[in-house]
Amino acid sequence: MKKELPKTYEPQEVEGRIYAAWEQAGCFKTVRDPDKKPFTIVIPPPNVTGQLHMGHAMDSTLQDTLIRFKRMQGYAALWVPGTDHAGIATQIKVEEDLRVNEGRTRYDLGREKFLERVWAWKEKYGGRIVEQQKKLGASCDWDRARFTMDEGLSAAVRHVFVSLYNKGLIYKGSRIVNWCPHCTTALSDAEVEYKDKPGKLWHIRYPIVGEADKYVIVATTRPETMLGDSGVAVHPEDERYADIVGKTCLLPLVEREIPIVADEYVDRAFGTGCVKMTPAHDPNDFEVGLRHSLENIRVIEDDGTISQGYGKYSGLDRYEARKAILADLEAGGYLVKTEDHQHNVGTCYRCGSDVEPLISAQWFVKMEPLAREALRVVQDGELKFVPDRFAKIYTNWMENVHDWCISRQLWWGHRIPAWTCDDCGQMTVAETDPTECAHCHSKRIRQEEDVLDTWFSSALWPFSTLGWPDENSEDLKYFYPTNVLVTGYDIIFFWVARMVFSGCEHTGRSPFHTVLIHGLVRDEKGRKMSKSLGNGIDPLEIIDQYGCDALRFNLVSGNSPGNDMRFFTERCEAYRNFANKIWNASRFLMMNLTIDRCALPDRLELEDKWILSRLNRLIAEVTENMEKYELGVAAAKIYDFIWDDYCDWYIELTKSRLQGQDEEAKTSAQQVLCHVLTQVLKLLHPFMPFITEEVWQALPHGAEVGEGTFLMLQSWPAVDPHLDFPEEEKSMALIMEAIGAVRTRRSEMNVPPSKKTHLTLVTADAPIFRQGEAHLKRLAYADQVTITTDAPADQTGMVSVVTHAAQMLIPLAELVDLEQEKARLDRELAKVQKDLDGLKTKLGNPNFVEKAPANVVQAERDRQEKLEALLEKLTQQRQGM
RNA sequence: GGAGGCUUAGCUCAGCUGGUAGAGCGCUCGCCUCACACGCGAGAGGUCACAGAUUCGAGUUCUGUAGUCUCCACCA
Repeated sequence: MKKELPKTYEPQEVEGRIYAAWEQAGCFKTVRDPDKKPFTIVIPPPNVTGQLHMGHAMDSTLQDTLIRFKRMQGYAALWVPGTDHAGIATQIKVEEDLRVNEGRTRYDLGREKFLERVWAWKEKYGGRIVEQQKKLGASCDWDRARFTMDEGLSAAVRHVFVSLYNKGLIYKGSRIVNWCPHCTTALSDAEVEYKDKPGKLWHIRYPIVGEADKYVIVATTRPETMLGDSGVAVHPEDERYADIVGKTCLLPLVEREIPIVADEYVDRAFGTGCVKMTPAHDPNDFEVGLRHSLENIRVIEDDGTISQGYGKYSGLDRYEARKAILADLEAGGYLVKTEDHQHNVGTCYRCGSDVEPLISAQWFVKMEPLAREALRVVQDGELKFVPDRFAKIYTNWMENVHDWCISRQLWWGHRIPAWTCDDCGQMTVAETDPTECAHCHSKRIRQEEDVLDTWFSSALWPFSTLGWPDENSEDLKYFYPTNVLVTGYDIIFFWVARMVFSGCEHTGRSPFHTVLIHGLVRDEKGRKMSKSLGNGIDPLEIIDQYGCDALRFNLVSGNSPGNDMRFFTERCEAYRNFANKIWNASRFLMMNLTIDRCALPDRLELEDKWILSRLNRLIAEVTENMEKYELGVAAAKIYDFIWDDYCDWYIELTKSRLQGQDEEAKTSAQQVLCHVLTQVLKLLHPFMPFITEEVWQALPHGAEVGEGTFLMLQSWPAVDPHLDFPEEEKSMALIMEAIGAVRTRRSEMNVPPSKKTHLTLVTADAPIFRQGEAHLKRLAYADQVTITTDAPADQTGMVSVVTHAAQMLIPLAELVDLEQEKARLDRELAKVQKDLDGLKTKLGNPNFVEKAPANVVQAERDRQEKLEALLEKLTQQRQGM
């Protein structure tokens, strides 16, 4: 049974082998089992051609940790993987590739050829991210991997579109939308990022018609839009302008007569109190325009250039046109004043270009009816956010949501299933491609050119991946609704909110009951990791260097739900060391192992009961933390137990038995060591799947575990009520305290461990300390231990160390400076006295004794007793000097 | 303008339902002790941003202040 293992754990050698073994054995397959409860997580599908970054690594690690935990708990734990077609992002990449390598645009190829290119691109890069997820140890059921443009998922999209259209919840209309001139597509509100940019506020004079030398001055940040002005607005109660309301003014350069209207939208205090109205290029102006029947004059084209019909400005880019117009206004004497002005500009979340609001015919989802149910499920507690505060953010958004613009002027995506009839002009919307108009049966029908917003399909992800809309899908019946959704707070609006109202609307239920929100992974300076900054840390490189387990542990520990974390590579080093620690602990066990079955012995020693009792508590606490999604807390507890309790103490405590002559004691030590390690490996497995599996495979198991099985399929440890030993824990604490006191004293005197001394221990609890005699000998560096209830009369040549339960004498007095020793004792006495005084005051307070819980009061009394005992011993010692 | 987070040891952060402040890294001292120097033992270092309130008792609850970050809305 003895095995030779390398001194240092080599994750690079282990991880690939273990993952392959899991895969080969079918460990990732999740089957519907009527005897089990399902537990389902759907992965936030990464962009199909994307690369794994640290954000994915954290997201995936959290999900994998949960799913492994639940799997071990006996659930049919399903983690559905997959990828998103990522409309704009992917199309931009392929277009860029086309431009760089062939100098062509998508229009050169045409829609059909271009889409062939995108599919080819997807085939080429689509598998990359899946392979990278496997490197993270992800235990997804890969056979169920889905892609948002799969046949089934596309059918779900069509079904939803038709259903919402028929309910009147999808409509097409000319509205002012956010337009990206670079991507040449409409964007939803969520896709616009507002950024503060320095700008100018230009004051421009508009002459009033028919009144020589009279004029209004308007203030604008966007002078180029004046070409599309169709009015000027003032506040109805603004006395300065009361006389000109109803008159018209002459738009400079364009020479168009436009009305002056009064509208409450205008803020009298801002600028001059006069606002130029450009309904076709400003959402607020659009609203005012509706109220006053102002003309919508579109002057900026889809590509951001000025429309035809505006002379020399036509064809110019909007910012070039701005310069030209300002120059002409100045020359014409219309420009009154230029001020600096901090301006909040909407930008495209994909390419960063300034968004151009413009009127355009687009498709929308009517949100108000859908939002109602999405709000209710949160209010009624059917959907919970962890942490709770994100429910407010969600609710606030949902309450103020505008209609969702779902059409995109792209080619890559789900094409809108709507056909316009050339004859009757009516719309046919259908799940299967129609051959004729549903209204007049004309064959002359044309499909919409636009595709749907990427998020339209991801909104269906939790149920479309499980077979919906086929209501008879067994997977759907068994695994839906899913349990937890794990994602970053940055896509609550894009994705989570839309999944919720979609789930409610189409399946009648919230698609999950819990949303676990995590933060962003930032660099060590707290900056967002990004390509443009070049500060991204590649998770794969970290895995190569420190191992996947170390990376995973770094990502889940030391951070709490919803909060951003900074990524420090050094912490991976720390957790690599932790993996190595586990490796060496088990290596130690292997080297000492003579048993071939792991079961607890009948007779347990004091230290055995101590570690088993502590293990019991660890199991209880970790399980509770995991259930409450406190993964970081759970991880820290396991780390502390393994390193401090198991390695630093328990292994050391068993050494005298392992190396002794008593065969029974030797065997029982092995059994307990093995049992505890096995249990704790299970607790750690969800966090560090590879090393735990590797070590577990090498350990002997109980009879119930057959060959060819895996740790990842073992059951989660349960608390064993027979293994609670509070008395033994207390006894061990006394012994450990004594050991610590001796060590501290020796360390202060610079006595090396190699110098063994005779240790005399004086105590009223001699029976307890006798049980720990071997431990005292080994760990307090004694060559001989004498335990007695009576202090020796002659203590010359002795250094005395006291704890509240014992006095220890070590013959090292020659190393001690008596005066220093006195001073040290005085300091210690003062400290103990102070603590005791504080405690006496507290216990002397009748309010405390009466109102505090009994156990708290008792704990303080115990503490007082201990301190008094300690004080007495210290005082005696001081007096003897 | 509105909402929220953060402010705890030199650095980065944990700290659940209130009951004597913790980790990792860093630092100091001593050790290559037969699992591990990716290690062992010992230690230094916090009036838990500030001011009030509740309580027998507050890092932990409430109110306010300051600094900082983020999200939402958006005034041309």
